[in-house]
Amino acid sequence: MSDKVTIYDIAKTLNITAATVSRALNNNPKISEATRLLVLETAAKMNYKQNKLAQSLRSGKSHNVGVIVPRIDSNFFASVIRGIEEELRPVGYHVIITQTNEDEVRQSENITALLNAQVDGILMSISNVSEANDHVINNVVKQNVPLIFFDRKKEMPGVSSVTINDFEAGYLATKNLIEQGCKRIAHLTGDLSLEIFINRKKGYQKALLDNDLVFNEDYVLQTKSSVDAGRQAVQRLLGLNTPPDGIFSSSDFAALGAIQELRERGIKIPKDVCVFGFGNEPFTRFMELSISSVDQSPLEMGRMAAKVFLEQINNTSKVKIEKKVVLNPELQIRKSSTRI
Amino acid sequence: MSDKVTIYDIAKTLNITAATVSRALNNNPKISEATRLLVLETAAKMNYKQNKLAQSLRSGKSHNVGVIVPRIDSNFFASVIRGIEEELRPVGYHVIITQTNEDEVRQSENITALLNAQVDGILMSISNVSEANDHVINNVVKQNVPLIFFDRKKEMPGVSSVTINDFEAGYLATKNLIEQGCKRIAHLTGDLSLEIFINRKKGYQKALLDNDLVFNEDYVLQTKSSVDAGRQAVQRLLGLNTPPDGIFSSSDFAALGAIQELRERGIKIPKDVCVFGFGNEPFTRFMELSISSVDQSPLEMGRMAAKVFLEQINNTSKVKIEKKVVLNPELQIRKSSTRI
DNA sequence: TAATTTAGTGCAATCGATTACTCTTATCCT
DNA sequence: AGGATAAGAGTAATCGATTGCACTAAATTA
Repeated sequence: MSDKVTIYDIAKTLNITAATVSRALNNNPKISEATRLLVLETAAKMNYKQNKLAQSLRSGKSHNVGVIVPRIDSNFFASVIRGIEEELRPVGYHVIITQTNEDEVRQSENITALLNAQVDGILMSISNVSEANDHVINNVVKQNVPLIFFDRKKEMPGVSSVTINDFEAGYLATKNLIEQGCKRIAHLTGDLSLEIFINRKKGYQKALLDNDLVFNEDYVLQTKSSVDAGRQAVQRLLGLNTPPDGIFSSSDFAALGAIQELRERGIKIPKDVCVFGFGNEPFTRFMELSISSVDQSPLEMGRMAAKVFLEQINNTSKVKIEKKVVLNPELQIRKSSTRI
Repeated sequence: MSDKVTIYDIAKTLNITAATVSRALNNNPKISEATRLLVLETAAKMNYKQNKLAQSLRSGKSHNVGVIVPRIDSNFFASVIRGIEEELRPVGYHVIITQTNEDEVRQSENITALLNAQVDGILMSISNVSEANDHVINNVVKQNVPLIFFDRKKEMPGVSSVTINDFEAGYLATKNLIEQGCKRIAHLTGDLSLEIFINRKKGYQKALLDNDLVFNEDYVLQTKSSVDAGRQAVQRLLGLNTPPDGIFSSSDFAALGAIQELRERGIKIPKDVCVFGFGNEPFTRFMELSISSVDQSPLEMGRMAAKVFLEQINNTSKVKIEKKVVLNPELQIRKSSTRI
């Protein structure tokens, strides 16, 4: 009695065919009301559960989407996923999550595995841009599986994306530091093969330019998104002849490390050095010396990505939709960059 | 050329049958080496992708597991999920995540949807214990779908679980406060229909008892896991005739709120009041006044839950495994509870 | 009343992969 | 050389749900 009940079992019980049962369960108008009710009742009585796998095989739709992120245990990605799940669950989609750990091999494997699993779409934040990956990603497009990038994207024909305006974010954060009187602003950047970091840096540079500040290559350090990396970056910056008086970090964790290192050396924040982070991690708000940061509205980003996916799915025309949604970053200006 | 290639297509190309192709792809020894290689080569050339749905339908194994959590955008749950994914990906399982938002209706819906999707197992942290839910959860067991609780469990026959020793955690945290000289220790608890909160509270009580401190009902406040709730709790505690000199909170967020409220009122931490949190959220470590907290090793918990699931799956004997894994909590003693 | 429509079901193929069973050949042994 | 065995491949059923087409009987129309 525990073993799976199928429409055939119901059919046998009622002495009708599975076709009729299927139609009844799907409210097909060709079925008499009496039969329909009888089937529904019997199905409930027998504890019938629809086998989605069979349905998926037949329809070619798995009602699953794959999500690929570098890692899920980061506030940003977890929030994006939350947004995706909340948007897709009500319309009957399940969310499969996979992590790459920034490893391009795992990224390829994940994509392939998701395609094999017949997901109806892939939402991903790219980890790595390499030839091998390009090939696999192109496979997705070739197989007509909707692909949506969020946050970390890659310019590709036929692929939609949801990002924030990283250029603007970099520009505004830097401008904020300038307005606080910073003249020598350093920038902790990330993996420059990724558009987000390129754009944040460009915004930073443009803000300097617009305010007649010189751009100094020595002030730009490639830094991992970790507290330690932030500390090390500051160590290097303090070794320069003219150390910076402002830091725009493209990672909150690096910003935190920077702050810790600066304070340990007796440098006052924001008096001597102002710091601006990126990502609006929860701790930036919680610190006694709260850290200014750029909010990327991850929840909204996830929701948007899901919506774009649904649009693609429901797009009946032959013309492929290629939508580029750009969300506005929001500055959270806090103590670490507020001198007045 | 973009459309799905099946084994029938390969078969037609090579003028053999699909059965042979299938055997060749599965390294069935009954196939000649020559044919095998030919098939493999052709499959690669035609960009063949195995349709897991079809395979799943036939085998009755979806190679998907469902994970149900209250919400994914919490460091704890995200880390658990990370652990689950890392353990299951290498063995070919996909992880479907769903959230309940602590809503019992959504919880039931999610369970049902996952069962319909034919998941091979469900790993969940229970949100709510009610009659309706009991019924649905029992369904899982009845259908012989391995069910593993993590963190928030419910005692049920035939169901495995991975938790930390919450009693011990509550005991040790409270003991730490006592050792720091606290005599009047308050406890911010959670939803007392959940075992975790009951056990933490019991540990707290036992520690008081063992150290000849009186248990005062007024010192126990049911508090949501949020900064605001923590603040409110402190407001109420300070209204008592003899306010506490120590707080053991079963939530880091509430602990943070408590600290903020106390400090705003000029109460010194840890001098006047010591505070101990629960969960080891990242910010507890990052604060200048770092917050003592109980670490639940979420990554390990996720890994363990996944391992227990795999054991169940691979258990060929008819005897059901019912495994209760209890991890040891680890105190992270920090400034908020260190007077010396 | 005869012809035609319609409501309600059944039949059987399909989605793609797997596998127990059957059937050819080729090889082996005495 | 004749029969036994094995190697390699084909046939067809199966997993569960869906759906175009066919069919029957009742209802409608002329």
